[in-house]
Amino acid sequence: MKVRTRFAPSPTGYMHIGNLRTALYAYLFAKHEGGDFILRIEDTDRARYVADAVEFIEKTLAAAKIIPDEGPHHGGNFGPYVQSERMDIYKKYAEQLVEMGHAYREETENGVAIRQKMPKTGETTFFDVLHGNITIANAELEDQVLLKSDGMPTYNFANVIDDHLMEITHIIRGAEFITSTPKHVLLYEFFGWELPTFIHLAPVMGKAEDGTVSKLSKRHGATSFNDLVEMGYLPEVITNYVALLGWNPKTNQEIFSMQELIDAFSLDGLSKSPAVFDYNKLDWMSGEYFKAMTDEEFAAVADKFFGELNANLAQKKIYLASLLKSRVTKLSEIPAMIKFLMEMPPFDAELFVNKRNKVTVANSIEIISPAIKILEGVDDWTFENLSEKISAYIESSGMKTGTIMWPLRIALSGQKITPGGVVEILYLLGRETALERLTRAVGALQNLSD
RNA sequence: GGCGCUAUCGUCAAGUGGUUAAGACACCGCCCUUUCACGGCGGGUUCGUGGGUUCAAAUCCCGCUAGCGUCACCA
Repeated sequence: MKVRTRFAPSPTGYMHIGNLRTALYAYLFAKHEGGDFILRIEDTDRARYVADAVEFIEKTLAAAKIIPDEGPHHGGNFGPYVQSERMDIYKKYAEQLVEMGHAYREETENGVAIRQKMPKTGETTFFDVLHGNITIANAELEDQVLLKSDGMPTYNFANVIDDHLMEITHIIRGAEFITSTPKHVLLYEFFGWELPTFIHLAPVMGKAEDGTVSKLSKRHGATSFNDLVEMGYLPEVITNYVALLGWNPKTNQEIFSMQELIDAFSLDGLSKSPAVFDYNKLDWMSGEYFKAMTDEEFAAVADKFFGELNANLAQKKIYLASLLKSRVTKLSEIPAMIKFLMEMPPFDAELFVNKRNKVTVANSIEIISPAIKILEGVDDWTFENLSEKISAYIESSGMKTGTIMWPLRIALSGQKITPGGVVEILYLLGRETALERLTRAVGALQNLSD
């Protein structure tokens, strides 16, 4: 039988990382098995409906490269794929249950609801791939509502009807559904339907500043796929990282393309215990992706984080990208990293003083001044020429490289840390700006010592 | 509270009766170095707890504890 899995979100306009992971695993499993992945919208709660949420979900899945074979806008022979468009189907089955004596009508002030009649004794057992057999006493089960008084089905009813009708073979969903699964199983039994295979995933947790761990939520920072994209993590990094949060390939490989994930995915690599979302590891992985990119590729994804570049920098984008790509863990760090190129930070004499490199305010002047003379002689402002002149200067000065470079970097950038060394910054700034900054620094230092 | 699920370094985790208990991130130290980064080397009382079973337990069983989930006309 062909494997068919589904992702069945409610249209809330928000794609939580945990939901994304559930969708990913359902997709990976289906694709690994050569099966189908179905997107179904569970919009039976009219109070929670969010406009355009379906499009939002579809866009998010597309960005994550999780591509449904069937869905509201993906075609398929088992539609409609939106539950609010299937009301007559649920009504039919609910009434069938009433006739069979497994459900009953209930009059309320808002109308008529239909409730499932639970056995009072005995227990219900179902098999879960991760957890094995799970048994719950029927006495724990309430007579749950199947059809609400507004005619809409509840989740517990609709998902059973749809999973059966859509021929879903493997139900991959969050562990929060474990205790309601016996109700579903009873429904399958009432109808005489074959049971699908259940796989209940452990939740994704977040760690708060006080060290406590709880289900990933807003207080842990970004919690949705889209938040992370906005922070400058590549969609493929997010899926790669999330795939490994609760699943392991049994090898030491950590960087996976979507195709590699599909090839490697297996249910027995899934963890039963909750996993804590770790930004450190995400950052590391993100950096690995950037380092693996060409300068051009990095420049393309980084482009919108460059902001308004002046004419000089705009033509050096690729070069700038080459310096940045090995130092960035998420693209949103870029503006702060390159700001000094556009605008010199306020003068701070303290920065010139560096014990390790034996640099003081006084010798800074003596180091920078000759450099200005030398650089003024460079007409063809290329990286090679600049590198050659600076090297020659260091050699003739008899001083250590660090001693020369330190004050130059501070004078050029106003900061201790820069993307790239002095020569790189010299080149990026361009002749005019570089000389102007050096000259101005010497002036400021002299004022200080006078 | 009842019921259910879970429990290996700070985090992700391998491990399925006999291992020096992998690997990765993070952290710390050292080296390299033109800062940062990169790279290299090294480091850390890790199997929640108490009982069993066994020649032998991180691995199997039971209790306890803790965390999480669930008890809706939400999904």
